[in-house]
Amino acid sequence: MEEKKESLNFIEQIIEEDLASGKHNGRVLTRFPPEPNGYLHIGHAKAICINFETAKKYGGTTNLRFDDTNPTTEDTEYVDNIMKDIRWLGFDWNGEALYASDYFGQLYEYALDLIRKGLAYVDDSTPDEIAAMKGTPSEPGKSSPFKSRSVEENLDLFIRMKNGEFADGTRVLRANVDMTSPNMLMRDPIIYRIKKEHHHRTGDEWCIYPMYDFAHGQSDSIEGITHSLCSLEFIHHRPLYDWFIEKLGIFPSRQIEFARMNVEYMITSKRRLLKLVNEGYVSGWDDPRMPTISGMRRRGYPAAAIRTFCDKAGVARRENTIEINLLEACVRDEMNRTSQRAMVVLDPVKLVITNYPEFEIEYLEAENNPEDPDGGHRKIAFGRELYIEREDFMEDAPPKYFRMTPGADVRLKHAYILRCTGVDKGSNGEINTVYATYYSDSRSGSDTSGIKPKGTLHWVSAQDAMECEVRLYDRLFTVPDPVRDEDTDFLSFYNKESLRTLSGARMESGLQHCKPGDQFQFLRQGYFCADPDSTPGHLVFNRTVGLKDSFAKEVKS
RNA sequence: UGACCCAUGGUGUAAUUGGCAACACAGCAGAUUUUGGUUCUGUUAUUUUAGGUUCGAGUCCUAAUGGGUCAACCA
Repeated sequence: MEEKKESLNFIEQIIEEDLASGKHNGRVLTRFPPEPNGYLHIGHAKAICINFETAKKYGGTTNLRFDDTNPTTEDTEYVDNIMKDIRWLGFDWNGEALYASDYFGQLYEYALDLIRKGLAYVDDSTPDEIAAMKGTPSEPGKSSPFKSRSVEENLDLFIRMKNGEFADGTRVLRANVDMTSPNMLMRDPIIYRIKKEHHHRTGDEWCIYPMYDFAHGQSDSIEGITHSLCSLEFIHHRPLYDWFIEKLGIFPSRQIEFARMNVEYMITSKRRLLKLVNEGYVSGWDDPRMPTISGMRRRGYPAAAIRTFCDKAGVARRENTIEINLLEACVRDEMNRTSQRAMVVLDPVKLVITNYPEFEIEYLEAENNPEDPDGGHRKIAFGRELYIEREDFMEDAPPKYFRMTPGADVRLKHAYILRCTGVDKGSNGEINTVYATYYSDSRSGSDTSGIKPKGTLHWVSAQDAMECEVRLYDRLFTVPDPVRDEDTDFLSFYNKESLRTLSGARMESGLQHCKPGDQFQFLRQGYFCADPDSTPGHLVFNRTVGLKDSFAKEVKS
């Protein structure tokens, strides 16, 4: 094998340097730390891939840790969905899922330690006062009058905070760092607050809860996380992250920040996604148009395609917006290899083959997947009356139209070559029936006709085919970046045609036994998957993504 | 009027760490094709600017410009 010069992303470079220097004895442990207060989306998928795949590459593992330090917003309901989504994406964490709340006791001890070292104090100021004393990014803050309390008084007050002697919001514990720091986060950040609320795991055991900065890094440290990979927005937290580790003298996890991934036509703001759901722009968090993992799953995006997409998007530290067509290319590439072919006519028009025996039915052999030699074959019914796609007939066709048009030859996939002989139109000009004759010696597999038509159409037997519902999904927004302008409501870019429902589609009858989640390529149409809304008598298919269509492109120009 | 991060084809990411700027997707042109799909071939297009160090700079230094981030008892 040729020696391949594999290029490393900057995180891998750091890890390889650590490996080379013998840091942590070559151990690599990462973590994925979701807050259980919402659904995972494409941005999380990226973070999941980076954390799990990076660790795996270096023989390490990844912890799943729920960052559940705010009882007001968090709930067990989200925990289960998050675990389901991560597993579906194809990743498995180290042992049981972990929780920051498991460390509340230890975190409390750390706080006591800081107080004893004179590095934390109880502040009785109101939230407004604390905010006012914080200063601004360009002006230094001012010290709280409570900053100089004695260790004994701080200890006493903090223990009483913990014992529930004070009302919510009346006191906080702050780290004693530097009110003049240009980094706002170093200006004596609040590390504990009083919240007499029920926690989804610890119940009513605690009435004080640590803030993110006093929970995340310490949790990393407790678990022995070697590389704590997070997005760029936490970069200003790193000095604090390191400060706590140093002052507490605990295991030195290292925080490394990467740029989060943005994708055209997708938004990831929890607030905005919630608005789409609550105001009925989509059917729910798993609407196939949503950028949530559950939405993409229902849409039919294969997990492997999402993983490939995240890999191909790369990892760096600059702002980025990935083109949606990269995602679609990954989805097509995966589904082309894996999905069974089927013939479904989305917008049917009747076709009668006038020289074909009236009551005859032939069963023709069709390959299930030309990309898969072991994919096998199936039989499909053929007869005198068929349905073809309405847009596959044109009475007055331009020269490069290779489909059904009077006087022209065209191949029916897996079947015969036809010559279009005429058309029957209603009074309004609508096409009712297309007429053709067939060449009996042109049957697929035993074609001796010598005719080479330019076009091949998909079709279904009028007698054998069954009705189904097809949902055509398109981008949720009319512009690639609907949130670029703060002054314009992103909903003004909502794509009203992002869902088109077709109720009269006709599918080859073999499809009737498919189960929700089954994926197909509908010949010449695109990739589809059976939706959970399907019932035995009424199948519903979602269009995952269309086929590349160079004809449509040509027509447009 | 502060601090921090970032700047390479249309998009994204590389460049063996100072030595001929490449890969993927997109685009364009062609070949193949019983899916206007797939596959294959070819092709267009790239280092923000100005200085400096150096035999040599995408890479190092300085500045400018542009973009991003930071003032929740959220994470």
